[in-house]
Amino acid sequence: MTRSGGTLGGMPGRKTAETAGNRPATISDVARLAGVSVGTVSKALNGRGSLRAETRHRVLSAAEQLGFQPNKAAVALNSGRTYTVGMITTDTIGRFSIPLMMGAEDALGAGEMSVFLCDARDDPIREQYYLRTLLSRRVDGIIVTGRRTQARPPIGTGLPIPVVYAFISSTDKGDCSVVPDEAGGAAKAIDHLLAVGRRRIAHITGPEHHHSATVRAAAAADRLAEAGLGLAGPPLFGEWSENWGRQAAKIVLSGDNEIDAIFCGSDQIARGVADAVRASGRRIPEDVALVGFDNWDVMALGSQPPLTSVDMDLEKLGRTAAELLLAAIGGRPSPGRHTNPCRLVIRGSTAS
Amino acid sequence: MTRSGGTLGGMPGRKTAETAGNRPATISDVARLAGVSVGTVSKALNGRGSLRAETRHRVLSAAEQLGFQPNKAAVALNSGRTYTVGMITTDTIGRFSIPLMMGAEDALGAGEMSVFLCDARDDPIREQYYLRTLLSRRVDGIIVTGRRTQARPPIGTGLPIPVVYAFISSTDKGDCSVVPDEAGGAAKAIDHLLAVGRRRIAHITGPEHHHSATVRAAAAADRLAEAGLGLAGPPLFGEWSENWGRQAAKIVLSGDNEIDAIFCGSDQIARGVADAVRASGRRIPEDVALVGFDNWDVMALGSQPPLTSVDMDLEKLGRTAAELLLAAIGGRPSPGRHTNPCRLVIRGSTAS
DNA sequence: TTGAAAGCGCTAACAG
DNA sequence: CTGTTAGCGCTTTCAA
Repeated sequence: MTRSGGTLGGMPGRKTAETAGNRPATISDVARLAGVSVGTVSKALNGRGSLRAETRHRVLSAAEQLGFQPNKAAVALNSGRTYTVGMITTDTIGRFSIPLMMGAEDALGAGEMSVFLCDARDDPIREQYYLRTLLSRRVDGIIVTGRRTQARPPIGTGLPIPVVYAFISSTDKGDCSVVPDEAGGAAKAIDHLLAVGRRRIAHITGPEHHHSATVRAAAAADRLAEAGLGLAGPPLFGEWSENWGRQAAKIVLSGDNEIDAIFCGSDQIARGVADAVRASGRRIPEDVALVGFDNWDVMALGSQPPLTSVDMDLEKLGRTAAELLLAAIGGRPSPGRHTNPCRLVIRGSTAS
Repeated sequence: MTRSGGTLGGMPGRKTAETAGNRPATISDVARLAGVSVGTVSKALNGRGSLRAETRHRVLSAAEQLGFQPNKAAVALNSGRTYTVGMITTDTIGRFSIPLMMGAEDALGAGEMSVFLCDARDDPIREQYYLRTLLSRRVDGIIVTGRRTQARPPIGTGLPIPVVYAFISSTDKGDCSVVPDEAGGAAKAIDHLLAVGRRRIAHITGPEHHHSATVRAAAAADRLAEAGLGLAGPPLFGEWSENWGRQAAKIVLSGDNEIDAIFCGSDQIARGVADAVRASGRRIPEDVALVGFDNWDVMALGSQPPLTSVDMDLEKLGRTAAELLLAAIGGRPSPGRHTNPCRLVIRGSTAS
């Protein structure tokens, strides 16, 4: 017992050497135990300066013995760096945010960065509240994500730290955004359907006011036009639901022109379409080939047959965003819009 | 220009008064501008001590003008409190962790707490790495979540800060855990099926080695026994997939005893079951009533008809965990296992 | 009512 | 090679 225990409450329990359940060891505890000064401890622990091997070793084992963990708040205070970033999901954490966050968290964790999670729930007030909090905590940078790809106003202007937008993008062209190449993904879907011999391709998708729906629909039509063809009928805009997929499929199938493929704006829609197609007595993919979008495993694999789908590679996108943020924090910003390619994952709904 | 700008790089852009894009304002900047001492600023900003109204006002407007945000690292350093908690998802962030995290984040945000996100991905090494990081950052407490309800070894012993387990629980009875009452949920499902007149009830669920599967199966059997009945055949253990649901349903339907209801261990399984039941020419719920578990919107609502399902109220569970953690941080710990009731959500698969 | 000064835990100069 | 000292930004006595 070299230290007086203080009066912080005496919970017994298992302890790591001197570090009882109460106060975490500080650098001067280590110094005292090793019989050196705090400066020496700092050098030993950070490998700075030049010390006798014996001293260094003595310090290290003292630190070990006390279970010493440097207080990051103190480090932050005089380095000006917190090794912390904020991640704001502007709309609720959901199916799209998760892989993004996981990718980002992964890349940042490797860079010794900790991540503050902020769920703004589509509320601009909450968003600004979180922004202030993060600035107050002096995070080194911020990642902004959302569930829609549509550009949004910047979360702040003239901020003292870099910001990277992931999946969503900023309306300010100078801001750094990482977005999926949805148009390219739609083109890949069409190319694939053409490659497996389909010519009468319909498109069923989400609401017309939804950015992704219009982008994907336009890209599909363009790609077909480049091939000297056109969509079999105008795109059917509706909801992002299985139910709409079922309804829309009925409409498409009852049309006079016999279609041989349907490209859907989402896997949920595609799944509804699949059910309706099968109910109509047609076979997938023999009579009607089907391509979805999102490659949402539970939908794509639960479907019968499993769905060919466009994967936006959200985890990679999150990782990229994190890397760009780290670079920007390091003084190497990459302003502007960065596009990530989509992958086409081929499964039973198009493979004959 | 009362301050020399420093040499931190002269990005122009919009600024908040003096606070150019570079160094955030400190308390002494405010003091200088207001013509008072830093101590006075501190008091004015925190409403401590007694100041002349005029002085207080002058300080406040100076702070406002500079866009001053107190540096939390400095506050943490001499208060010993960081107003920060860590949230460790032991297995990958997924369908179960999200509502938990959202609930917790919500409750904590209201308490002015920021949340560190740590995804340990089922890797004990990563888990310990994150634990050390969090301790080094001097978080005030930790929430541990996971995708399984089974008890797990404590994440650490003799930790200097409180830990609350959410959804999963700790094998140490003294640790604070918040778990859903899965058995109670299963009982509610059975009660409901009995109430709508079903007597020959089968059970299809996930792997036998999965804690939730066995708990729910046992509770269902118990409840039926209490009603003087039994399950129509032994529980069918398999996978948590639609595919297994389809297979198992075929087995159940081909049996000699005509069943009139199936209680499923998950909505995914229930959905597969629904497809197979309909394919067999039977009607839901007229011939066979169906209850799922999890109330996973996309599965329960995508099913035809929509599924009656047991909801574990994960968001509430996360919120409760956060509240218990806040209490523990405040010196009012609630050791032991806390159980949260499940709700039964009735939909078309049982409502005739 | 206000100011001066000490100190939270750590790092980085500068002496010795 | 090691110790001393001055801060980082803020709060909190204690004097004035």
